[in-house]
Amino acid sequence: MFEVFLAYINSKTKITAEEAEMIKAVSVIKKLRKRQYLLQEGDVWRYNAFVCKGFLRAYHVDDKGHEHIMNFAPENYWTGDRESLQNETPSPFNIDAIEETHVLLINKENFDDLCRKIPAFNDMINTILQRSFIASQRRIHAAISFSAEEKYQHFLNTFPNIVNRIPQHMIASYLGLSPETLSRVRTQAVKK
Amino acid sequence: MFEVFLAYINSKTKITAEEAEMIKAVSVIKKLRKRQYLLQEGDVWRYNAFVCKGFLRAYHVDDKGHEHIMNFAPENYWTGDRESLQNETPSPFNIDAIEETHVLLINKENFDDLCRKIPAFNDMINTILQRSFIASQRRIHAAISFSAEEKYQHFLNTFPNIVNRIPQHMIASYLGLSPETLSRVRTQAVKK
DNA sequence: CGATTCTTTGAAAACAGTCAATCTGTGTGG
DNA sequence: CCACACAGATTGACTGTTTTCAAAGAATCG
Repeated sequence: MFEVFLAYINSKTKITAEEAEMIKAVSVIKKLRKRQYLLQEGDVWRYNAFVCKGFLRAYHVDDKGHEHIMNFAPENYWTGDRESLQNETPSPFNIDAIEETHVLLINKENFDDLCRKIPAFNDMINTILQRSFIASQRRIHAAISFSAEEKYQHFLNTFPNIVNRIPQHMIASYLGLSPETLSRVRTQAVKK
Repeated sequence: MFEVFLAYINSKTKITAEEAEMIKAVSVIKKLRKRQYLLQEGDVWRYNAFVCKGFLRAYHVDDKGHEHIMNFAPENYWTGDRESLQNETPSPFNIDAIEETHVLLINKENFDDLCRKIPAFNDMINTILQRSFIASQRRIHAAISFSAEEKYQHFLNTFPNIVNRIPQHMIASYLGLSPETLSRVRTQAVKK
């Protein structure tokens, strides 16, 4: 499974075989069955996590027991809770597997070490952070500007490739809609 | 006005007098009157902008003419459109002054140069990016999870110091609510 | 003071959420 | 292999929230 991560890195930047070994030395593969947790609310998140295979979701459960999905993470995506990692505070989020999943974990100390010792790796991580930020800006825009139907259309355009791997009620949760509303939005859209 | 920026940098990291000079050499101060634009929709955004004094807002105007505020930027905040800056694409956003404002601008080439030549500056910028990302995650959470009233309360908690400098209809726009709804939410909250 | 911007209020309509029931497909254990 | 359980999707009726439109009050600024 490390090869998937290596291929990802090579698609973004160039590192030496030696550097690849350094990364491999601190990488841990964790396998998750469907519905298994990677992070549970209340725990401190201590890793950087790269999804090699499968599908994860990060979400919060509110007082009423409703789930609100913060992120989806299929292969070649990162997941975790940056705030908990940074401040070493208990996370309000859960992360679990939608499909059987293989994640690559690197703990904080080792990860920061890699960033310090491998400039190309550091640059790659910063570029990813930059991109993530831009993506989150787009999502904010959608969340405050769009109607239910527009949100769904925007989601389809943004993630055309993974839509069929996600149960609809989770898409609804990601968009801040009830599952029933999303269902109705879809049937109305078909009529047009 | 450069001193404000220098004080900001010194509060985050340590740089030499020489490095401070390098930064000063590429900094341009721009003064904006109330309602004056810093960026207009359709233009490419080419700077990093630090607010020394005053108050800016970044927003999008949709087909119906409704404004949706992406960000507020008072003193010691950054503003701009990262996506436009990164990809050199026309920005869908406008940025204008809510109050008379002094912004410090550094164009992309010079800024990247500073990041390369001054490691402490580069680290500072990455830390800020990290923080911005965390803040945007929180905002996404609020946008998809909260009711109108909760959104307003959350806003008050997050920005207690600047609330009274922003017209209410702009807060509504930032939260994805109509001005009328926010007005009603407020009067109801007073009753409790 | 007059003009403009901002906020509030009211009534109606549109929109989205809730609850409950039904329908569908999938997979598991007997 | 079938029956059953279970997760997911849909539908209907209802409730509640939010928007829209229009108008009237504040507040601010030149």
